[in-house]
This record gives sequence, structure tokens and C-alpha cells, in this order.
Amino acid sequence: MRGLRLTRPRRLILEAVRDTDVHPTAAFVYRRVRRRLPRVSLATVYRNLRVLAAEGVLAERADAGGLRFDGNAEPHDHFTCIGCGRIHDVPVRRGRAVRARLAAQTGFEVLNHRTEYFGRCGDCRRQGGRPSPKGQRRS
Amino acid sequence: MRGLRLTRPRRLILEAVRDTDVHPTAAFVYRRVRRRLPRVSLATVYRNLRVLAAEGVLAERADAGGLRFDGNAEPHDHFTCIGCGRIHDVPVRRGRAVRARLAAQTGFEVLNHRTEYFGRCGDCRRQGGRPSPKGQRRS
DNA sequence: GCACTGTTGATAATGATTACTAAAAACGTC
DNA sequence: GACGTTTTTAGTAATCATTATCAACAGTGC
Ligand SMILES: [Mn+2]
Ligand SMILES: [Mn+2]
Ligand SMILES: [Zn+2]
Ligand SMILES: [Zn+2]
Repeated sequence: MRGLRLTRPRRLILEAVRDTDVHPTAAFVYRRVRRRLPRVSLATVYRNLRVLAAEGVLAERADAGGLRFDGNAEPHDHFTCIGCGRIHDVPVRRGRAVRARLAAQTGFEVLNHRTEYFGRCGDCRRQGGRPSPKGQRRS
Repeated sequence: MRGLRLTRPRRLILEAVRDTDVHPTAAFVYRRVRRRLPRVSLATVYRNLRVLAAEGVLAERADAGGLRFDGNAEPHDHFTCIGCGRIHDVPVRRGRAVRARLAAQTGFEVLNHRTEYFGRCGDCRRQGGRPSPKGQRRS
């Protein structure tokens, strides 16, 4: 957070992302911020989400459905439920070893890696049946 | 490939994806196919890329820069070079064990997973210096 | 107050993808 | 190989997400 002013719109945008665990889209954040700051502009939301991500205060991630933001800026992986579409945080696996192995095999300098899991969450398993693509709200 | 006609546009689109290792975008495939079928429509390219991906003949993947297609439909992971932007195939790691562990920890039914690596490829390391975001062609 | 700088809201512009539709191609049947 | 039916295509319009532009505004220091 080195030298970045915390204006009201900016602060509310940051709070909106941190106050949810849905890994929201810009549109979702926009809707939330508008409750408290009705005149905020969608461009302001996009602009500040990018600024905050560049500062490392937020994380930015792209999935099949577009841009999303993550209030948890610590390294972690994600599990996406194909039933309800929710994205859960999961602990990152043994990082070093995995990267070192790939580097040895390929000659690449491996600086980072990220794993995405897919399947059905506890709720969706309990509700039984085959993976019904219900939910899938885009948030 | 159950019941899917192989028309000329469709065949050329499939070949275009298979004949490159750049994990092309739809626009890239469009440019390639046009060399042999100048009147092909961009919509036809998109439509058939999706059809072929649904059939499992191609793989579809989304990264930070949008939609890409992969002629290699077998399970594998990817390494993205932050220097030149190229995406390399890498072998998938011990799949079963990783999924089983996460399932045990969380209660999720883990059906699939995918790891993305980031770093600098051999070429870019040799050309030394800090990761200069040259290349980065969107293909 | 006044210049300076960074931020905002409003809106236009861009770019990627999808939807629509009339015409053409492929198919199955005779 | 003509014929009715189904699928696919080319061309284009429409949609959607994101980015760019810019005049007005707000904070800061003098
Ligand atoms: Mn997360
Ligand atoms: Mn690949
Ligand atoms: Zn679920
Ligand atoms: Zn490289």
C-alpha cells in the first residue's frame, strides 16, 4: 500500500471485495459499492480494482467466465464446483518441490504456479444426482 | 467424434489448430484458415472451434488474455513464459494422489485439476536480462 | 486564493464473442 | 440425379466486458 490515496470510492471498492468470498466480478463489486455510494461509476470500479491489484492488495484472476478479483492476496489455490459454480480457496500444495522438478526437466525458470481444481462441493454432493449445472451465477 | 460431419471448413479449422503449437486464439485460426478458404467467416471459425471442443477433439482453455484452443486434447499442463508469452505443454503431475488428498481434506469430490506454471523459457533466459515483456504476441 | 496533481463520473470507443438469417451444401430416398 | 429434409455456412448485426477519454472535482502545499 505504498503511496496510494484511500479515497472513499477506493476504500469502498476494497471493502466490497474483502467482505465477500465469492471471488467477485467487477459488475458484482459495482452493485455492492453502489449501495453505499450510488453515484459511483463502473469505470471507477474497474480502474480501482486494477490499481488495488497492482498494489498487491487484491489478487486478480481470469477464469473461463472472465475477470475476477480476490480479497485474499496470499498465495492459495482454488476449487471450482461444477454444480453451483462457487469458487473455494484451498491451501497451496508443496510449492518449491513442484517448481524445482519442472525446472530440472525442462530448463525453464519456474517462478510461479497455480492449480485449479474442479468437482462438486459438499453441498452439491449432498443434494445428490448428477452434476446439475444449476446455480452458476456469475456474481 | 461421434456423428459429426467433417465439412471442408470444419476440417481446415481442425487442421489449423493441430498444425501449430501456439495454443491459438480464434482470430489466429481464422487467419490461417483463410489462406486456404478465403471466404470462410469468422463466425464459422468460432462456431466450429466450440463444436470441436465439445466433441473432445480439441481442448478449450481460458487464460488472462481470453479464449484459446489446443490441438492436444490429452491431459497436460502448461507453462507460460512471461518473457515471450509462449505457452508450452508440460506433462501432468501425479494426478490421482493430488486429487485424493484434497478430497480427504475438504470433502469435495475432485474430478479434475490443472496446473499453470509461469516463468521464463530457455530462450528468454539465454537472452538474459530481466523479463522484458517483448513478444507477448496474442497469436 | 492559486497552481499542481491525482481522482472521479459520465460516456464513448474498442474488442471479443455470440446471435441471426437467407443461401448453400450435404444427406437420404427414390 | 431430381427432391424434400436437415445441417452448415457466410455475412452481418447485436451483445457484452473492458478500456479510453476528458471535463469537473478534491486534496495539498504555498
Ligand atoms: Mn481465492
Ligand atoms: Mn497444450
Ligand atoms: Zn457446489
Ligand atoms: Zn520465453
